[in-house]
Amino acid sequence: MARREEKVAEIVGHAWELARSQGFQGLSLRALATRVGMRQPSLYEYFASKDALYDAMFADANRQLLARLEALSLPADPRRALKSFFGTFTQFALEDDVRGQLMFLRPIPGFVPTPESYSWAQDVLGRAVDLLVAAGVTDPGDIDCFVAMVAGLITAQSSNEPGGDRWTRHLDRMIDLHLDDAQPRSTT
Amino acid sequence: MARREEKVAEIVGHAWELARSQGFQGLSLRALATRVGMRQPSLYEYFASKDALYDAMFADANRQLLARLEALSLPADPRRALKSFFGTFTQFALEDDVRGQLMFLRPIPGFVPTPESYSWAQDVLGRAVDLLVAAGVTDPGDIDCFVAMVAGLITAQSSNEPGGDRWTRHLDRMIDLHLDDAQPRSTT
DNA sequence: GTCTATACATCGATAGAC
DNA sequence: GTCTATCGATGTATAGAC
Repeated sequence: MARREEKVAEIVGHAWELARSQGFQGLSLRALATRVGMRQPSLYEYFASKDALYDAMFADANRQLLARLEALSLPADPRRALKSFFGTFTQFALEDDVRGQLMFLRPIPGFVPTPESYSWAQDVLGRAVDLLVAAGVTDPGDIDCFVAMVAGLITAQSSNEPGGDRWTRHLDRMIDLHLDDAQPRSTT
Repeated sequence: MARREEKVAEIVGHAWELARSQGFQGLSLRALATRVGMRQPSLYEYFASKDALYDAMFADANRQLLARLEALSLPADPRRALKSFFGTFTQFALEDDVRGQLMFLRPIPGFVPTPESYSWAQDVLGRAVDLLVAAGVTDPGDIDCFVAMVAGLITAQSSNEPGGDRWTRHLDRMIDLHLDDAQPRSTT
């Protein structure tokens, strides 16, 4: 019976709406229950704790991102593929503030994703690493720097000028910069 | 009479200790008052609200950083000066988790520094920009990318491997990469 | 300037009837 | 599975005696 899963998905959807309008701070079980149309204790029928709700949201966000990335038809050229992949990644991270925060920062004190939920995030990272290797970035240090660079642009954009492109417009140029830098060392 | 300032500084010091051991979440006025040796309502003699306490901590952290940076005797060579400056900056940001979070992230929902406190942070950024310009990085976009790169390394290090150097060890190399990239365009 | 006492709100979570 | 009722804790902030 999928009735339960549907209800869980519905609750998570309302939780996102609430978090978007009030922040994670305003995401109380009472407010959530009211929005869903039930009483606060009834939520415990679907989530054993508030952290379990957060965990479901975290997994949901990462599944969304994975679906978005899998829907891409990547160019054969590794460099263009990387730009498409991380361009989509960046757009996804920035188009929804609270979702991006939950995925990439730690906006909720004390909450740590379960390994099950975190595996979705690792899946995304794995695809990124595959593309980087295909583009000639094989050194682990170079991969770390590349990922940190993208995260740096996203974080700066999100916290200083949400909705703008002051930082993200440099993404392709920064990708080229990192690829050119890593290339000589990998092709020996 | 500086009695009052001394007491304020003492309270802020205890607040840092408490935040370090319990996180910002555990920084309650009750716990802080207990640690200081007074009752919770007495704190209102020194801070009009809890946000005022946060603001004092924010200003304190930025003043600490500014003092650390001003104590540096920077090399004459702009490139070496940049590495010294941002190396110190990075070390400062990472040597105290909660302090770095308060300065560079938004760990406290709803708290926004007052303009007076924020001016200290702008002072730090101003010095960084001066050094970048002296090193030939004059394009605002290049400056944005450079700052985002440093922040990206710090954030990755802090959130994935606090205490280590998996990301920060690439700082000098990344600085060279960005400087070499910006140079041709600035010297025409 | 520090205290006691307390107001007042909000929260997550549980017990138990239905 | 949903409800009412409530527990127990925490939080900021204020009133007023001393």
